[in-house]
Amino acid sequence: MTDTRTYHHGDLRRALLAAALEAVEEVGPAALSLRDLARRAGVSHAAPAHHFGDKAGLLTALAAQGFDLLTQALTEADGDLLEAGVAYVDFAVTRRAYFEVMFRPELYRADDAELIAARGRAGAALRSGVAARSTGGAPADTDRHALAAWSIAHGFATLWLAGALPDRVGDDPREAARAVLRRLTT
Amino acid sequence: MTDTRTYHHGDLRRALLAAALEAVEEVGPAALSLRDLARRAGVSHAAPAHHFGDKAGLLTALAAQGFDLLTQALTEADGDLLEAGVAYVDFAVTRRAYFEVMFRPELYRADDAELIAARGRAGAALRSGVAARSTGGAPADTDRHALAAWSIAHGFATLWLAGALPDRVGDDPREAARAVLRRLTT
DNA sequence: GGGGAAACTTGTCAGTGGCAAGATTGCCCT
DNA sequence: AGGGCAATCTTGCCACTGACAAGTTTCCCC
Repeated sequence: MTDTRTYHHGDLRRALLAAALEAVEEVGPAALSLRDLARRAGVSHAAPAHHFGDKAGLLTALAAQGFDLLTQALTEADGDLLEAGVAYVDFAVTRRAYFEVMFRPELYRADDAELIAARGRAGAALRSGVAARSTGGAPADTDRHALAAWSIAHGFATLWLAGALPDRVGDDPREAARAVLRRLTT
Repeated sequence: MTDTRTYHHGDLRRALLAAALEAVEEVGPAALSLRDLARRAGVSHAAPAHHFGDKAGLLTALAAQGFDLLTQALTEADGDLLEAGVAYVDFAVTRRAYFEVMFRPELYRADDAELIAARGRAGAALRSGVAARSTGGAPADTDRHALAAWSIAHGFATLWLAGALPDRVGDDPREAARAVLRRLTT
């Protein structure tokens, strides 16, 4: 990478997060090993603790970053509820490592301020997508509709990642998601 | 329990599965420790290996048992799609340990024959609930509807378990699920 | 350039999964 | 009845992990 042999590495925090992303995709978030990350980054086994405290700290940072990336993906599909749902599923599949950590709060510090803020932003982006579409109706109705939309997108994404869906849904998550999500939005 | 001091314990396999259920509810499926289960059952640390081979083997047995229990819960609500969805969410919440293992295939042997059979039975129960309701339409349409129903129920259950839902949904999962699922079924 | 703080290393400890080898017990067969 | 066999369970071990403590190197700012 930057290849500069600064012997403080210079960019360890970022390197560890990048290594963590790879590792999570390979073995899942639970089997992640700090020592393995250290090896991947070429530092000693105790180096990660300096930047993240412990494993939960590292996953907290990863989850927060993930929520911000999700916010970005959702806002890009703004105005179209169906496309927002597709974007949600697409995010889960293409950035699987982030997604798998984000919704496993027992692995990180769910009370971390930065994480809560990032999660809040993602929630707002999600709700704004629904509100933009539901022209009329009581706010409580919009809420329930948002919950239903979130549930169906999240459920489809989760089942897809778990490999629980039958083969006949195909191998294009976006297309398959669209067919399912249409059931709710129309 | 049976209290008989048979010095082959007599019922270790069942005792270990019961201990595993408790442990999973306390610390989650990933943090489960075979040695801890052995301690809970009052046997040596290597005893579990004899019945399940390794950790994945134990979780495979647990997942298979879980799919059968889910099948049972779904068939009890047969004929009513909405109630089947509510039963699905209820199962996830009240038998959380089973549910959390079942949909984390990286933790067990997804190619185990008994497990595949049990999962197949659950899938059939799920689809029959949808087929019973959709009076007309092409089979592919029924399939897609089943997928949508499964997704919304699974998504709601997963979000509930992850503690990701806002407080305002209340603390009764059945009632909250009904309000959300109605969005799809009507 | 000197001093202090941050970044990183080395060393250690308890806990875990898995394997191998041995001990104990139930069970079947003659 | 009892001999032997297989299943069950134990003890002992090794490699690995997360976390902590103490030491070393490097950077940065005055």
